[in-house]
Amino acid sequence: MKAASNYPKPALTVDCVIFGYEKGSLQILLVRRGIEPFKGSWALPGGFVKLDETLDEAAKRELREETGVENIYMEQLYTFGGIERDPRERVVSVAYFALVKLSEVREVKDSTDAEEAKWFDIKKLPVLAFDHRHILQTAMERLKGKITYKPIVFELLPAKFVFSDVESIYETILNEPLNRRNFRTKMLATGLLEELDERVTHVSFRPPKLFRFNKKKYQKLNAKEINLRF
Amino acid sequence: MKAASNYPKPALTVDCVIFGYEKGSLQILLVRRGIEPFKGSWALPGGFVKLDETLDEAAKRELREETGVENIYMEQLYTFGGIERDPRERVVSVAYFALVKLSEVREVKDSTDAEEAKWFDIKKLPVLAFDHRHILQTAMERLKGKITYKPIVFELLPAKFVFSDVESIYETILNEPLNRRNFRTKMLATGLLEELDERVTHVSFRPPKLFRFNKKKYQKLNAKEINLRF
DNA sequence: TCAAAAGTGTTTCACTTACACCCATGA
DNA sequence: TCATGGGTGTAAGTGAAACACTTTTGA
Repeated sequence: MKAASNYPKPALTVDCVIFGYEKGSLQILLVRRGIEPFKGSWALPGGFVKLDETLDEAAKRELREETGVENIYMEQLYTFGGIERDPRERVVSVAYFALVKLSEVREVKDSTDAEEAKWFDIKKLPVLAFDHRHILQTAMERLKGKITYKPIVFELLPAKFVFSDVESIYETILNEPLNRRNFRTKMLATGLLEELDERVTHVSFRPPKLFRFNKKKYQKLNAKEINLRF
Repeated sequence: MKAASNYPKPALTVDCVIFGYEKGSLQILLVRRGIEPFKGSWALPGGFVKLDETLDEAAKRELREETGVENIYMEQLYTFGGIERDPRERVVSVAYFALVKLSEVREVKDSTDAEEAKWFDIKKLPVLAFDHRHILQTAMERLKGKITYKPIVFELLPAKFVFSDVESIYETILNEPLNRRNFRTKMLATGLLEELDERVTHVSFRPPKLFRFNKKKYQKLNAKEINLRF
C-alpha cells in the first residue's frame, strides 16, 4: 500500500458526550482518568481510532465499553483540531454525541465496568480534562437546537413514560420554563405519541397516563422536520 | 514529546466544498487531479493537515490557494471516516463548507492558479473522485437547512444586490419555486436589508432597487435564530 | 378536606398564504 | 404600445400565546 502523504500525522481519537435523563435531571457520563496527563480528573469517554474501524464504529465501541448498551442514538458532533489540545502530541478528536435510556444502562454498566465511570448532573459538573468542557458545551448547543425539530428526547426516556417527563426534559435542555398547556397541545399535535390505557399508580395526586413514542410512524415521515419549538 | 498512542495513525485531510452564485446558478469549485488515484478526474479542493496548523487553518489555506480570497464564510461540515475512502491508505477527511462572492474571486483566481480549477453549475456536475459526491451532498443538505434560520446567502452576493437574486438563491438551494410577494415581505421583515437610493440601469423593465445586507445589525442579534422558512 | 400534579376550554393575537393588481422601463 | 420583470394591498386561514378552570388521587 502506497502512502498518500509523507507528512507526519496527528493522532486521531473519538470522544463521546453521553446524555441520560432521570427524575428531572439531565446527566452525562464521565470517566476518571487513570494516566497522565490529567490523571485523576474527569473526562469524556474516548480513545484512539484504529485503522480497521470507521469513526462511527470507534465511537460505538467506546460507548459500548462504557455503558454496555447497544442500539444507542448516536451522531457525529464536531471535530476538534486545535494544536495544543493534548500536551503530549498533536491529537485531533472527532466528538460524538449520544442519548441513552438510563433505565437500560444502569444494571449493565455496573457489572462490566473496570475503570471508574460516573453519571453527573449537567448542572453539577467537575472540572474536565483537555478541552472537554468546550466539547460538552458544543454538544449542549447541538442538543438544544436539535430537539426543536427532531423528536430525539424520547431516546432518553423508557418505552413508557409520563407527559411531564417530556416537558421536564425540554425545560432542562432549553433552560427555560414552558407553558404546560401549550406544550402538551403542540406535542400531541405531532401525532407521534400514543396514549396508553395505563396509568402510574400509588401517587398522591391524579395518576398520570402513560404514553409511548410511535417510532414507526415517525420513520414514515422520513426525516422530515417537525415543528417542536416551544 | 511523548507519544499519546502506539497505534498506527490514519492520514488526515481537509476537503472544501466552495459555493458561489452567479446569474441564477449555484456553483461549486472543483480541481482536476494531477496524480493517481483518480488522476484526471474532478475533486473537491483539499489536502493534508500539517502538524502545526489547526483544522480551520488548514481549510483556510486550501481555500486561499484555490480562490486567492481571504475573509470567506467558512464552517466545518462533517468528518468522513470510512475505511476505503482512499485506495492508498486510511484517510480521514474533515470537510469544510464555504460561501464566496464570485465577483471577488474571479480576477484573483485566474492569476494565481497553477493547477486546473473550475466552477461548475451544481446541476451539471462531472463525476467526482473518492467519496466527494457524498461530501457534496452533505454540504447541500447543510446549506438547505441553514438558510432557513441564518442569513448566510448574502455571503454569496456582492455588497449591493437586487432582491430577485436573493429569491433566486433561495429557490435554487431549496429547489422549489417561492411566492415572490411573500418572500419579499418576510425577508424585509427581518429588518436586515437596507434599501439603497440606487437602481440598476439600462434594463428594459422597471429598474429594480439595490439593497445591502446590514451585517452590523445582524451581529447585534448575536447568533439568535431568524425565521427564514419560505 | 387538602395538597399536588394531571388534564382541558377558549380567546386573542400574529403571522402565513394566496391571489390580484399596478408600475417603470427600453425596445 | 407592448413585453418584462419590479413592486404593493389585502382578505382569509392557520397556528401560537396566554390564562383560568376542573379532575383525581393519597394522605
